[in-house]
Amino acid sequence: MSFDNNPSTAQKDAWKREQLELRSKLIEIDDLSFSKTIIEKNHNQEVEFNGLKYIGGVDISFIENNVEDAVASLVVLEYPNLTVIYENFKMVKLKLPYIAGFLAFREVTPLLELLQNLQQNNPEIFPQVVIVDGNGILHPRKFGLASHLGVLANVPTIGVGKNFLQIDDGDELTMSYVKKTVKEKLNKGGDVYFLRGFSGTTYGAAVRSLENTTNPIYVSIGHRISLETAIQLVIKCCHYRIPEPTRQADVRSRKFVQNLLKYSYI
DNA sequence: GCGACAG
DNA sequence: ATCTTGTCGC
Repeated sequence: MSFDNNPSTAQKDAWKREQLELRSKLIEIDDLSFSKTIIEKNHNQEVEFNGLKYIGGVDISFIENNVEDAVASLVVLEYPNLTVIYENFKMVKLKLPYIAGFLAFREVTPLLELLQNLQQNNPEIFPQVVIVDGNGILHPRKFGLASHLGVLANVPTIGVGKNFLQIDDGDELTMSYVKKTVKEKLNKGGDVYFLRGFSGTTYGAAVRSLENTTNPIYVSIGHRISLETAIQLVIKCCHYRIPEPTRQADVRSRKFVQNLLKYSYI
C-alpha cells in the first residue's frame, strides 16, 4: 500500500502555519531540571552537569520495501554512565511520505505517544532531556522535529542531525559552503562550528563528536535548552559519532524490525 | 529545466 | 530511512 497522494501546496501551507504557530511556544534558553557548572581545570574549562540522571533518545526505523510500516522507539539512559535502563517500541502506520522541512508531520505522533506512555506508567524515570534524531531550529522555519516534539511534550529536547539541511539565509548556510568550512575548521574532537545566517540567526552548530571522526553531527536547540548547553551535553554523550541516546534508540529499533521480519509478523 | 532533499 | 563484507587501524 502507498500514500494517497503527495501533499498539495495548500497542505504544505497549512503545515507551515502550524509550525509557525507552535514555534511561538518555543523556549530557546535553559529551562531544565538540572544545572550546568563550568569547572576551571588548570588551563581549560570543563563542563559538569549536576542533578542530571535520565536522558532520553528517540528514533524511527523503517522496513525495506515497505512505505507504511515502521517502528518508533524511546530509550532512557542513565547519566553519566550512559547505560540503557528503559526501552519501548511502537509499531507505526505512516500516513505521509518524507518531505524535507515537514518531517515532524510524519514522525512526531508516535514519538509523542511513547513519551506520554512513559510519563504515565513510569514517571520516576521520565527523561530530563530528550535527544532527537533530526533537527530542532536548524530548519527553514526554525521548527524541526526536535522542536516540534519538545513543544508538544513540553520536555527539553536537542536536535541532532547526521546530515546538514540547507537554510535560505545567506551564502554561509549553503550545502557547499558548510561542507567546505566544516572540513577546514573542525580539526579535533569537540570542535564546534556555529551555523550563522546572513540575518544573524544562529541555527545550530556542526560538531566533531570524536577525535577520530571527520564527519560532523549537526546540533540544534530543540526546546527548553540553550545551544551551548545542548552542544556540551551532546559531546558528553558521544561514545561514537552519534550520541548514545539516539544511537541506542536506532540500534534497538532496527533489531526490533529485524525480529518482525524474522518471525514473519509483517 | 535545475537544484535541494533532517529522516 | 534501507542495502552490507571485509578491511584498515588503534
